[in-house]
Amino acid sequence: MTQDDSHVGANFIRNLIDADQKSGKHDGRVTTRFPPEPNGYLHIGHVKSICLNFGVAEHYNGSCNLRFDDTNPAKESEEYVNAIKADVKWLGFEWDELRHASDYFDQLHDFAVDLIKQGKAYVDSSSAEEMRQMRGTLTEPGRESPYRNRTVEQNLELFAGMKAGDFDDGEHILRAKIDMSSGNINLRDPALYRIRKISHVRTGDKWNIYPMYDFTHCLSDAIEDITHSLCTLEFEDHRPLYDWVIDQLDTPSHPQQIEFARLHLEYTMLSKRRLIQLVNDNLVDGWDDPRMPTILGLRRRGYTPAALKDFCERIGITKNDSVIEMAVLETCIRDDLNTHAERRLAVLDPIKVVITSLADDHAQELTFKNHPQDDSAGTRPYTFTKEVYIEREDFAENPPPKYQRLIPGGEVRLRGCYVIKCTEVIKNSDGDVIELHCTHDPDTLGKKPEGRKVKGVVHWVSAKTAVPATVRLYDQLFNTPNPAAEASFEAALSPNSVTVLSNALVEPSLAQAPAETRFQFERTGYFVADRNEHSESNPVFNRVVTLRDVWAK
RNA sequence: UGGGCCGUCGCCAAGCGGUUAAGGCACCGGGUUUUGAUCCCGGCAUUCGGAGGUUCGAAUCCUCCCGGCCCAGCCA
Repeated sequence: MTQDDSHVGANFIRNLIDADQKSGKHDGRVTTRFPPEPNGYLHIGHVKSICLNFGVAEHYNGSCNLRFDDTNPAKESEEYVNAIKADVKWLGFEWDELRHASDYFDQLHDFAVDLIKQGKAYVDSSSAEEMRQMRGTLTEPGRESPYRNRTVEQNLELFAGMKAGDFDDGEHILRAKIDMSSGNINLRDPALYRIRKISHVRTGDKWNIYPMYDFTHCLSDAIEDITHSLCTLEFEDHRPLYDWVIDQLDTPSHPQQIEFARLHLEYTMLSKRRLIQLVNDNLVDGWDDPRMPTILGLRRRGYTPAALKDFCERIGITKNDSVIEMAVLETCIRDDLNTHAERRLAVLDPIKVVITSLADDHAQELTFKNHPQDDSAGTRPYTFTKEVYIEREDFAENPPPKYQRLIPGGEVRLRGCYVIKCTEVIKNSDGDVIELHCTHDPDTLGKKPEGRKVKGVVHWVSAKTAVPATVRLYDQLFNTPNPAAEASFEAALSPNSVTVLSNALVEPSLAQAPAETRFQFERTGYFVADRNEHSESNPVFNRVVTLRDVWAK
């Protein structure tokens, strides 16, 4: 491919920036920021925003800051700050500068005083309830507060009192003086500063007042010289306010706010509130539960940064309120792991097979390729012995139509080994199959059998060398494409979102693998050694995703 | 019924007045294969929410209509 690939990853925002570049706006500089509020863990919706912001900066050789929007000390904590930093790093992005909205509290305060002096902000002493009453409705204009025409001096004095801690929470509030009859409710004298007598993670007890988002975000962007402030669609209505604030004040720059659609993914839930509920109500095992759509959960599930970035690339950036099918995400991780994960053999639900044609002490060293298409992945030794285990579902006494596996009297190939024939089915007193007796065809190692076709291939482990392991199979957390639309989201929880197999048998190299190593267990799916629980003495694997399975359909 | 935004294949998404309306996912064939995987090859919108209009020419411009999303926190 020698062609121009500047169009890949193109979207309406990039088109817009291209136009800016052409017109020389910002002198061609591009600076973005990813601005999470540290009040929860990041999820795949944030990944979209992270990839966009860092991706755009990278594309134009610009920079991207990580900025914590920490203006509400009641909800924020250091725990979240650290988790967010770790998540962004894990995704492979490096921020240009690490900032906090709280870094600007002094400047923000001065800007507020400036606004008051200009007669464009006033202290309102109405209660929250009164303010709500006077705000009007979607179809009726609001009414002006009786405090709206306080003098500059009164406002300055009151605001200073708020700052000094002379008043209690809710007694006064600083509001912008814009237009109580605006069709855009955000312009009906929005709150700028509220009294909150609680300490802040970073500024401690210095402040008794904290700035609101609408006042903070635009000014923080301006202070950091952000060129393109990318945010989600629900802030479209706030853009006139974003511009208003900056227009009234003497700021270093006037960034452009551009909105794009949030991510919606089928069979999951990306609302922070709901996610917190899942954790708090113990409906999942914490923020890093492999079923969670959090970055931590996806990571523990076995997703890779590359797959998540590929996903963001594939879904695009638009203003369409779209819903992505899970298949897209799954395809991304399969693609990545198909090319990068080594193959291994693991029997999840074992049934014993005795090769009666072999000597009791038979131990034959075979060599298996670690990757069928990539020789650089090397090989590993594999031992064939008289007793092996195969998957219980790879044997059927009464096979369904087109079944290609082992049946009584039938033949199947042991992966990388010989073709075996089932000669006897051993059952217990309940009639359950507990063991199979087979003979092997010594002429089929690395060769097709003569005079007949054996289509089935099954994976196996040697009874002598296999290691017991715990394997967890995951499925969608919810049983409906749009759980958020359900009356009770607990009712939408799938009862079978996790299956723990504690009798699995895996090849020895798997137990020795470091945590977070990903493999393809041939024929069963992609798995990852659990980040928290896996060890050589207690191997634990999570299924990332199944293999594509045409037959299952 | 106020304000803002969105509607191109089952799901995403290019397209920006002249293209046979990209591409991906999904799906449906067929080939290779010691993973029912991978890989390969082929199929998959005479039509762009609808109706009018402008134009030699419209998914792209205009008008009206229909459908969907967001906004009434001293949250972000």
